[in-house]
Amino acid sequence: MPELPEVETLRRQVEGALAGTVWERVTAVPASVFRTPARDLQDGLAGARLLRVGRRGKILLLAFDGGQTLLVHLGMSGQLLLCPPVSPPPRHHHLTVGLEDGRMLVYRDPRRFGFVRLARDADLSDLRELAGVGHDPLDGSRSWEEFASGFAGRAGAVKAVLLQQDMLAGIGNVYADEILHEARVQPTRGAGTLTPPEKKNLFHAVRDLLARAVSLGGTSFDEAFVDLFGRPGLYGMHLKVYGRSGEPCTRCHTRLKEATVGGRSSVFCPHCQV
DNA sequence: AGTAGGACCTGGTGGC
DNA sequence: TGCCACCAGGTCCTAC
Repeated sequence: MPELPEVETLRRQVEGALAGTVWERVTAVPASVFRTPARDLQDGLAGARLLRVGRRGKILLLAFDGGQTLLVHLGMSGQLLLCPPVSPPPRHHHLTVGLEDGRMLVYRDPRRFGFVRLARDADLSDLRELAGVGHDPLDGSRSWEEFASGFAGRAGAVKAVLLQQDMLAGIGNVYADEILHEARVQPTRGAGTLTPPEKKNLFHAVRDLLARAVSLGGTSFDEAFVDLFGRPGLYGMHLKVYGRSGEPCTRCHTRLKEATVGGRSSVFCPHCQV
């Protein structure tokens, strides 16, 4: 569930709150989320200083001195939490980091769809986790024509294409539905059938909607996401279709429908999305 | 080649 | 009240 806006919210917070801090007392509870053995995580991170925090799609990149980078993917239930000193670690914690000032950084992921990997900077370009990450929608250097060319030859539903991380990185099920509603395109439409004006609308909807969601700290649905300080994102109250099947469309008041597209539940307006 | 669908995992929910 | 089947999601893997 954490998608680009939620991960970007965390990136800014982690960098703002923790850049320059030394990670002491690193404890890794062995779990399937670790793609680096727990012992190697502990040995590699203990005493390291966090320099900066980047993002590729939904993956956080925590760069440390000593030439190492920690990759963190939140899957659908992952959280990074900054806890006060001497508080007990929350349930389902996998990685806990004692900081210099006594606070504790916790990575937890109840459903374990996320992953954590520690890599040498020199090896980053070879990692399979990063190989399939495409263009970042918030990077303004791309024209709508370049965006549109990515749809050429794609035979699947337009929503399935939006979810493919190798083309456009960071969009998940929630924002895909919201973007398609804003662009007035049905999720089941074949990607190759979109007209140039529709692709232009979609391009702007992707950028505008994700930027708005970032500015509100992302979306917290069923409390699946909270930020570094345990607070929910505020974009949830602006959702137009996700989680609203059967309710009236905010634009034309037609009852919203639900369908399965690309194996994912999808909500859309059968009237004003064509 | 490109697409579709299942597996992974577990908390929450709805039905009996 | 208690139990169980089922659903949600992102990504990887396998099957067409």
